[in-house]
Amino acid sequence: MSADLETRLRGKREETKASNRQAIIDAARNVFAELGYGTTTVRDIIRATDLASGTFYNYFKSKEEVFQALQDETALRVRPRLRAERIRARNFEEFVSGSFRTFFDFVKNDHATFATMRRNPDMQRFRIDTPEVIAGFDELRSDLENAISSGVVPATDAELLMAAMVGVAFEVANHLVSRQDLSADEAAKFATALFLGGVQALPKVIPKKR
Amino acid sequence: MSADLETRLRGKREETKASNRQAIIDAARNVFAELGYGTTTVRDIIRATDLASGTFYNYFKSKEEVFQALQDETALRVRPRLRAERIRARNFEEFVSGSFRTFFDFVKNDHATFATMRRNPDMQRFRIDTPEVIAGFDELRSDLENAISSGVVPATDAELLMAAMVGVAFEVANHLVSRQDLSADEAAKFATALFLGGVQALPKVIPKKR
DNA sequence: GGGAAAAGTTGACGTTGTGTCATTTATCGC
DNA sequence: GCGATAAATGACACAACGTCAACTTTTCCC
Repeated sequence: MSADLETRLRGKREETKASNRQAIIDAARNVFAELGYGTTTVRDIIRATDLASGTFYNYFKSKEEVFQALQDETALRVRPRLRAERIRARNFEEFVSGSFRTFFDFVKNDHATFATMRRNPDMQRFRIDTPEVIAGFDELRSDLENAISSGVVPATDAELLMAAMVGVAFEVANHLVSRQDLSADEAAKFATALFLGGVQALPKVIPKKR
Repeated sequence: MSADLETRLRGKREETKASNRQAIIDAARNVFAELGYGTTTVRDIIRATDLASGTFYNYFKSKEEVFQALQDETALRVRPRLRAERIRARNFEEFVSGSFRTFFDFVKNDHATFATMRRNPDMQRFRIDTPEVIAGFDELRSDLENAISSGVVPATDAELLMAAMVGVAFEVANHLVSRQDLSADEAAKFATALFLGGVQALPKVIPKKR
C-alpha cells in the first residue's frame, strides 16, 4: 500500500512527523469550529488527537500558530486559482472580474472554512495575514505592475491599487458570508464595475427593504 | 475646583467609578503599547493603576473588553468628523473625497493610536469592530441610501457600496501607516478617483523603484 | 541482525495568570 | 450620626501553560 511506499521513500520518521502535524491541524480545525477559537486551549486540541500534550510543542509554539497553519492551508488553495485567472486574462476587465469572481466563489462555496468563522463571535470579521497570504498580495501587486508596464492599466500606484482590490474583496466577502441573498456573481459584478468605471458604472438595483 | 462640582452633582460614587474606569483604560493603552497586546496580562494592566486586582473585574470582563473600550474611544473621535463631512457634501464627489480625506488624515495624524499598532507584530493589520464602529458603518450605509434616493448616486446595493468604501479605507490606511512616502492627501485622491471613475480615472504616477 | 546513537514521545510538574468571594472600607439616604 | 448599600481588596482555588527527564522508536553502521 501507498503508506509503505512513502515510508520506504521518506523514512518512517519523516512519515509520522508529517502525519502528526496534519493530525494536529485537523483536530484544531474541528475543535475551533466546535468551541470557537477564543475558548479552545492547546489541551483541547491535543486531546482530539492520540498524542500527548508535550508533543504539541514539537510542532507548534501555540494555538495561534496552528491557526496560522490552517489559514495558510486555505490560502494555498485559493492563491493558484487567482494566479491562473489573472494569467488567463487578456485585458484588464478580465483581470479584475476573474479575480473577484474566483475569490467570491471560493468564499461562498468553501463551507468548511467559513462555517468556523460564523460560529466565532469573537472574530466576526475575517481577515487573514499569513506568509502565504502576504505572498498572494505581492503576486497581485507584481501582476498589476506588469499590467501597468504593458499599458493595460494607466500608470498609477500599483500598491494602492492592490490594496484597494484586497480591501474590497475581503470586505465584500464578509457580507457574502452573512447575507444569503447575495450571490458570488452579484458581488463580482459589483466589484468589477466599481473598478472599471466607478460609481456611475455600478449595476442598477431595485432598492430593497432591509 | 471642578472635581468638587462634579462630585456635588453626580455623587462621589459615580465620580470614582468613572475615574477608575478611565484609569484602567489609560493604563491599558500604555501597557499595550509597551508590552504588546498579546503578552500583556490583566495583572499588568491593574498593576499600572493604584487599584487591586479584583477591582479590574468590576469594570471589565477581560483584557479583550478593555481593548474594545480603547477602540471605541478612537472610533468616537472619528465618527462625528466623518458624519459632518458627509453632511457638508453638496455632491457625491465631495461625499467621497471628504470621507476618505478625513479618515486618512486621522490615521496619519493620530500617532498615539497607531503607534501601538505598529509595535504589535501580532496584529499588524488594523481592523476594528466594536459597537461604535458598527454604528459608524450603519450611518455610512444610511447616508448612501439617502444619496441614492435623492439621485446623487445611481441606484445600487448601498450595503455593497458601503462595504467597498470601508474596505478601501481600512486597507489603504494600513499602507498609510507603514509607508512614510505616502501622504493622506495622495491616498484620498487615489481612493476618490477610484470610486468616481474607476481605474481609468486614477491619478497618474511615475512608477517608483521599490 | 544487532547494538549504539539520534530523534521523537510522554505525562508529571512547577509556574503563571485567571476569576471569585468573603471581608473590609467608603458612601449614601435619612 | 447610623444603618444600609455599594464598591474595593487581595488571598485562594483552579485552569492552562510550557518544560524536561525518562522512556520508546527509528536510523545508522558494522
